[in-house]
Amino acid sequence: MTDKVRVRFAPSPTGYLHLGGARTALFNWLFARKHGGTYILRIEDTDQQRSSEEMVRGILEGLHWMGLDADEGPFFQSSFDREHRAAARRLVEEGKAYYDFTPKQETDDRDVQERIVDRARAQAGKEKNPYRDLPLEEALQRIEAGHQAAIRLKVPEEGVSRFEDMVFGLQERDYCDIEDLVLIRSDGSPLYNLSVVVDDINMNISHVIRGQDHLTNTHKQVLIYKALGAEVPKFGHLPLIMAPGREKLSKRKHGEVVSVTTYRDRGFLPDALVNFLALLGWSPGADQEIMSREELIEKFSLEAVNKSSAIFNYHESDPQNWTDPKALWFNAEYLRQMPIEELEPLVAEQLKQSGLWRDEYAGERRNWFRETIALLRMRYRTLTDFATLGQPYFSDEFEYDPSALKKNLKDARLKELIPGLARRLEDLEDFTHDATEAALRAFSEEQGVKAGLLINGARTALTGHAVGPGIFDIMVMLGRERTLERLNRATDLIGQ
RNA sequence: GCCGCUAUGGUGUAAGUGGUUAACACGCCGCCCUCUCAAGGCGGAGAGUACGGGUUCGAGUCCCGUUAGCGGUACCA
Repeated sequence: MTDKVRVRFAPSPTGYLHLGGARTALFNWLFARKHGGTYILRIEDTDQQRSSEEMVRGILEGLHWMGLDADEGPFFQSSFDREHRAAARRLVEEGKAYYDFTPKQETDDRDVQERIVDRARAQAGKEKNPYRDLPLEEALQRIEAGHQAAIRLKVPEEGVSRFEDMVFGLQERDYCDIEDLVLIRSDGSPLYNLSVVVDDINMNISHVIRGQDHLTNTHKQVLIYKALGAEVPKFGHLPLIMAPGREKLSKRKHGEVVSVTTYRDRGFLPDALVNFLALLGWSPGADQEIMSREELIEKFSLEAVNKSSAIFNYHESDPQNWTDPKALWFNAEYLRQMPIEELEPLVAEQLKQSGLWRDEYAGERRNWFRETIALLRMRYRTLTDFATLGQPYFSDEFEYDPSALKKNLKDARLKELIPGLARRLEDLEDFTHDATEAALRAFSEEQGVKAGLLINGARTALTGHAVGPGIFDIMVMLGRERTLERLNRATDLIGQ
């Protein structure tokens, strides 16, 4: 018995780490940090059929990327198999559980839900299990004789189960609504409810923070704790995260948009995702939304977690908003506000991945590299934008956006004006923001055209885009040589 | 079917123990800035708090019912 906070995140490796799991991990982590406790990772791999090592790796990777590495673990539930069986055996010996010789029901191919409903209807009269009161000696004889039996917990026949949930408050459930649950299958393998409880006891878990999908089954687990004579931990259940339309957010149906690794691969900053996730189902109660980890830790409390499920609002049909717009906003905000020195290596990594990196960006052109990042980040939302939208700034090879050409380089006058502008720029003494601006404006005045015609034309000629940073910033950034080269190169594109 | 949980604008959330025209953020629209796009500034539309009953001088806030969604109900986790 300790006062020390010990929490755990216990994913089952039957799929990748999804946003719901990530948030559960995050809340456990925040709670542990807040109370100076320990955050443990336990992989619940008892379903050997559906679990895979690859999934374990994915989960570990995702958690690491989010900065949620465990203080202890990862432990693997399957390695505690002996403890689980021993616990069940003890309960049988103490008369708190019993052998059930009822033959295992054939698993038919009907939908699980259907089967459950049918079974419930059939049991409406609910006689109690005939083996519940079979004397232990007799049961053991049968086992000896080679009969197979599952082990079920004896649930009290009357009364109500109660526990105080830190999020949902007082929970009550009649014992008569809980059937004697199976602890050990007739093949000897332990079942989930038993395994978690035994593990949580052995790991000295003080607070169980997990998804709301476990809320009603918690009564069963409390029963197991008590039967085992262990102290019951505190529980805090988290509202579920739903897909638009209030349907369950599932890996199967919603695909990669719910996978944490997708966010890493598509250029999210871990802190931004963490900040977004923290506010899904929790609020510090004030207006502040952008919060560092330290602030999150300081302000976090389970009691402030709300009870209704949150909708993760992504739009499948809109590639611009492939995930929740607010998540993208958070990311853009972090991109803009973070210290440039921290952003620099991340952008470098992006460029390396897409073959745009040059060693000089870390050497003689380091200042240039930083300034360029500073210029671009104001209008980007993800790290990957630096390698896609940013290509013209880091490489001489880039594509001209057809609609940009049409919009900014269709005026035939530009055929003369752009090369003319190039000549003016060539003659400049200093190739600075102000000097290039003065030159361009003087030139446009002389030619009797609006500066905007030259400016927008130049932007498309220089970057292939219709939108982007201020034109004189672009020129200075590219430098005189490349500016002239690109302006001249673009003349062929004018007209059409 | 049975048991349980939840219900504030499109989305995420606020609104200590019931007390003024329900607040903030994202998104959307408009204006300003301006060479475009962002960023920034300003403004706007959008909920009368799922619905119906109560209790109360007064309810988003308490009670009951209904509905909907979700969860559980399995020798799944």
